[in-house]
Amino acid sequence: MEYTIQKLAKLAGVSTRTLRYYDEIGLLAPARKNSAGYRIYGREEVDKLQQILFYRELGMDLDSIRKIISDPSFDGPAALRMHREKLLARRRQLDLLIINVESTISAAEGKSTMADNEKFKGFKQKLVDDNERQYGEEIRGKYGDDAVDKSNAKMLNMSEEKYEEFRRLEQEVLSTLAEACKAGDPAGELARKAAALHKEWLNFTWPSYSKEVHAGLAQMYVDDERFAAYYEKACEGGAKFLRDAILIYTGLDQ
Amino acid sequence: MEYTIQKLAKLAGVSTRTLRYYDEIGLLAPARKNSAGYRIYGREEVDKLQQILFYRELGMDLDSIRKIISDPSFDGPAALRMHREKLLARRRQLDLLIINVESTISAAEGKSTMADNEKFKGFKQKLVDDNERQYGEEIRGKYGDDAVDKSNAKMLNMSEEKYEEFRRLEQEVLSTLAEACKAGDPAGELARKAAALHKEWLNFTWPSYSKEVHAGLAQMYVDDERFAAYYEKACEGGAKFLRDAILIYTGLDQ
DNA sequence: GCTTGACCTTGACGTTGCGTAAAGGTGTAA
DNA sequence: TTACACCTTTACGCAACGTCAAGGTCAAGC
Repeated sequence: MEYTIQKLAKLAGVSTRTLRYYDEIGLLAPARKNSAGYRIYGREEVDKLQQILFYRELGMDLDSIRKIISDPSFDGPAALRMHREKLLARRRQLDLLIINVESTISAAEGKSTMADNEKFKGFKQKLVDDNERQYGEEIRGKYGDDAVDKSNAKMLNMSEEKYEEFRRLEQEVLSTLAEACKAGDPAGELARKAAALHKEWLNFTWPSYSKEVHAGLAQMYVDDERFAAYYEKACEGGAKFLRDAILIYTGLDQ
Repeated sequence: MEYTIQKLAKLAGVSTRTLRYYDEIGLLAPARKNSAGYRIYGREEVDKLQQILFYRELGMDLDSIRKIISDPSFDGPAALRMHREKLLARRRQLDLLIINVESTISAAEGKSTMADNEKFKGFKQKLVDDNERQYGEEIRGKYGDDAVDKSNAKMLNMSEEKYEEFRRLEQEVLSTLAEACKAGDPAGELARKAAALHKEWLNFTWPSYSKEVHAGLAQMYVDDERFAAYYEKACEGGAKFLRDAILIYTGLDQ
């Protein structure tokens, strides 16, 4: 597929001026020019423009983008994974901002007060970067969970503190499950502890605990491969082990 | 509390140049200047700067910001609620971008291919704006649900199409519930339809359906005021009605 | 009192990433 | 052939600061 400058501009949602500018600074040249000097773009340029816009979206300046994508050792897939991480970091910053604006609203309604430094949470990119350095590795590859956690935290209007507690519990469930799994007995003390922690964790999101829901959720962890994969991280057969432990814990195993 | 220019800059995460510039263009003047001409900022300026940064974060130019916050009819709380909406819109755009980058990754891994126009999903602010105009009112006040839906969609790696279907079902559950509720009989045909639709909806997020989970979820809708409020939109006592309908539907009502 | 170093001031010019004419050539459908 | 929507290059403008430069101020320690 070949595109004239306006066709590509409309496709990508940028102006023709932008494309000419990118040509001018040597960031994105057209595949060729036709007899009248019209810029003609091809498939390769479409992909390159997509890359460029990804980086631009992250706030990178065009010169840096050019250096990166023209680097012979440029690793496309790795760059994409980095994109994803950066976008997730931005998402976390946005979450902070949203929490911030909600705090400000409730402060305005007289429900609470805000310290001066709280008023700027979420604006500070530095904080976000620090966060990324701190959690970057951990977050890699578990985006789904993180997104769900975050949204859950917001759904429940959790305070940041509570959310931290929630995250901590989640990790504790995983680590206890790993130990219990190693011990091997779903009726054992460690397994009971894992199930109890999972119940506590569940109470964060579902205030109306019932054995049936708890057991149903546990079964779901086994049946659905996405959840299974999550608990598989703790140990082999983690989801099944957790289900058995919860069934025994709730007394619904007969 | 009083701040010198650098203190405030550090607090808010901006440069001193930025604060001087804001003074220069009449956007944010200090409370006073001391004998040596130093800028001194007070509590009021801190709050105003927070407002300014909110607007700036949304991409508004400084001149528009000045006009807005210096407008005598400027409604602070309303502005904050608008902030929240805009941030949520940005969040949705980010979600699109993340879906986009993930699609690109899986396309690169050869798992699927991407059409050219798909490559620019998420970049097009216009699309987002259209969406906002379309759903803006609806979204107001139900952020929690929306966030959860979005994150669920991502968790399940739903295609956009599937997600649309998911949203449509959600609305259908609500409207059918409203009708059924008006009819008044939780054992009636309409109530059965609402319960069935809810089951279908549930299957989107929880592939391993069980009567117990379904009923447990229904009970949770009643017990938890946040969910209750959501179904209350359909009709008065909507959550209770839905629970009863589901209990009858699943045969777990004895 | 004096120095040092971290603060503060007001200019003033530079930069990035385009927007926006201006002045003119091209492609094609009626 | 006459619109009319495209395309070209050139060039100036702009927002929101960054970045010197050249100097005044304040608190602490000697």
